[in-house]
Amino acid sequence: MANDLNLGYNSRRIMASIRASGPQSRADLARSLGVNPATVTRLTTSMVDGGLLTEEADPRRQGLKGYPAKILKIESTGLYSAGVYLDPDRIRTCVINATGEIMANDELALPDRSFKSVMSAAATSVKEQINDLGLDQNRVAGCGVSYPGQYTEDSLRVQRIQQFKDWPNVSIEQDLLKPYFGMPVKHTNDAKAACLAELYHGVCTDVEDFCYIWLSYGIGGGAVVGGNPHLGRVQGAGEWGGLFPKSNSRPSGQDLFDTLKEARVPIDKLSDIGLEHLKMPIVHSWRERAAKQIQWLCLVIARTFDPKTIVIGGTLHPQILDGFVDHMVLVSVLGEDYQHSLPNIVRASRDDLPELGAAALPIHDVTNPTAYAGKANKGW
Amino acid sequence: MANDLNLGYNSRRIMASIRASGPQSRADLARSLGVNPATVTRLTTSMVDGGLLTEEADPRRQGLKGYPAKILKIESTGLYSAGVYLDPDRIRTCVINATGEIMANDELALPDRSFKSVMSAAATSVKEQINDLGLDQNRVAGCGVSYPGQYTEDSLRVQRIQQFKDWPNVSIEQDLLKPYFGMPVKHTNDAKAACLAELYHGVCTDVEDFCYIWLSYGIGGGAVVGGNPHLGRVQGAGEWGGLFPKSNSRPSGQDLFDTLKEARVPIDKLSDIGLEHLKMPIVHSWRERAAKQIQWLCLVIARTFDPKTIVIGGTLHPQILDGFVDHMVLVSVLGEDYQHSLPNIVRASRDDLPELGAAALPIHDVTNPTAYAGKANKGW
DNA sequence: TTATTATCTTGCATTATGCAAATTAATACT
DNA sequence: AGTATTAATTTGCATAATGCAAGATAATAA
Repeated sequence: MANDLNLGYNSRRIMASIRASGPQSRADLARSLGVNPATVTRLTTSMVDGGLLTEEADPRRQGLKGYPAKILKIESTGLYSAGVYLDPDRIRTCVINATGEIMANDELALPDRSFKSVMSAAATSVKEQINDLGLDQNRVAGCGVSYPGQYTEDSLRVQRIQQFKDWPNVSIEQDLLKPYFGMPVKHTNDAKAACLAELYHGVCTDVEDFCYIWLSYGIGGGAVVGGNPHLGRVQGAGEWGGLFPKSNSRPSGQDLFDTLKEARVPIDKLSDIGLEHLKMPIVHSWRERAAKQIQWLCLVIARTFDPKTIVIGGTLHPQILDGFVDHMVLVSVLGEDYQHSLPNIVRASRDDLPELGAAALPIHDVTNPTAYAGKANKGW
Repeated sequence: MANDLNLGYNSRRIMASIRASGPQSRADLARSLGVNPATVTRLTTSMVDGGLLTEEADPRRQGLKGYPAKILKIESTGLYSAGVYLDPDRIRTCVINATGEIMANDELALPDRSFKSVMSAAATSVKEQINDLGLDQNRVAGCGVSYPGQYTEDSLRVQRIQQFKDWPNVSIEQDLLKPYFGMPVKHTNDAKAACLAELYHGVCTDVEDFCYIWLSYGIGGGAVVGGNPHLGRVQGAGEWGGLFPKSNSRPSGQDLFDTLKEARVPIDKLSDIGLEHLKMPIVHSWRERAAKQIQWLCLVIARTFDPKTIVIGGTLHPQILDGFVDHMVLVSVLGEDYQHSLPNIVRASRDDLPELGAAALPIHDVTNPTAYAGKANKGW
């Protein structure tokens, strides 16, 4: 249960700095974090001994004077985490290592829709993988669970997702999940999990402030402020979908699906959409219209969060998502009064695997400085 | 220059807790901050000795068993700060104490529009007030400067404000202001200053996440995330004005002003609008339309930041601002897909005095935990 | 071979904190 | 009135994280 692993504030800052800026020498860390080199030495030797970091020669410092720096990088085997994604009609699980590589994964059919069955199945799968990999349970930070869905206001329960229909007492405030998994469990929706995956293992590892636009059947998303997921009052931050009333056409997968259905195109689910559909005029015009809506959303995001980067991802066909990004780069202006250059608008590093983001949740908890619950000194 | 005042992390947490939750006993502080009572004792005696806090009997604990708690409150004379507001055609300055009371203020005509003249005049006024009040310079946290305007992207200079036209080299990254004031200087625009004033001395002292809608000639605003102003990539966070293209009608003072002008109502500036104008049909319909636009903006804010509170303030006529809040309470729904109760939508505590918010900037710097630059320990 | 340089490490002092016991000042009970 | 109970606060002592300064190390430069 990773109980041994209790990183102090500055150790977490070291982890975050290496994750964000890449492998660094102790001297670099001391300079960038503003702490004494001696402190970095002590903390990092601890972390190297603990298996969280490894040391290697610095290739960049060839031919320079002075003691050759040894650079520190994150040791992939130092920490593991499990992730569960409750897809609308199956369960996907995985185990990742500290560098975000997927060590094992699995896909299960839903046994039935009860909380108990779903969680038991997921937990069994996860425990099996941990066992098969022969992992020390102490190295497993925990398990993250993600699902498509938003939150109700009343005691912040999950709403609008099939599996959760009969979960009337699953308040996110209580911890009903831990008993199933026997390790710390965190959960969030698919969009916010995907967002976290980009922060930890994707295109935003070095970005303090970014927003994620998640396009699946619905429209979701998330925001990272100061290196931390910003959730909001009712976990509704970054739920951009609400900006496109459902009664109108909107840039969502469901909307595209409905459009195709109306044109009598024989598809059953979003993933049925293939290259042959993308060429159809009806899809073409849908994409053009949706791209303009995404452009407008980017303007809204720029005017509210003013992030450094906006990431576009989801389970829509990759070429459609690519097209949205291309459109943004092409228009090169967000709106008539927007005087700045565009924020960095990029494609997500991966569109599937919300379980990867789920797995990042426990790692965030044990390695992120802002998640540190301890105390501080110095400064009088 | 308040160089002595270097509060540690937990001392800052104590300041923040008292500011947010009001006067508290040491035991309460220990419980809510999760630190040992002994630690609170030591830190607070230090702070009481240093004049930052005072102790008094707790009236609420009458009749209860046990050692009677002494409650700690912020000592108004413990800390001072200066604020400057560069109104489009005058300079307003003030000195506030630790509880946000205005100890002195002044209003100057602009000598001329050069950077040097404006800053010299402002600094002289501020220094004079500090002198006249007989304040110990060590108790003055610094000086904050605010102004109506946004930022350019190129090296983050100030744009779109008369006084700044000839300030081509005033990058906010450099510190060109300190020499004039002889103390730490911070600056920001009027909207974000007003936002900070609400956090420190207004209606959001106990709100971690809120957004501010500032309605003056233009539309500005700000966002506080986790008790900290969120600025964004180009200081553009919360610049809602960009969501209402200037070519269309928009809920800004300039728009109302133009509307009245077009109807040949003889006014020269925003503050000329009085009760007699509010009754006019043309103003009535403007208000109705603008209220709907504000409602939409609140939906956008709810879907992006999902804050606990949205504050509406500015230099528009108070009754117009009141009307916007009333409208929101009345409609009791933000948009068709918004399933939650409204965030708390409230009027700003004061609409004038962006110099008050400016003055809060240096106080934030020396008392806020998140602004603490020191190191941390504990936790292995 | 020696000087220079930058990184890293070690010994020692300092500081912030936690823990546990002691102190204090109130009410409750007999 | 006197004792017990209670909760806040304080004090003594141990511990943990850090900074500082001096030293060790391993490279290049002269």
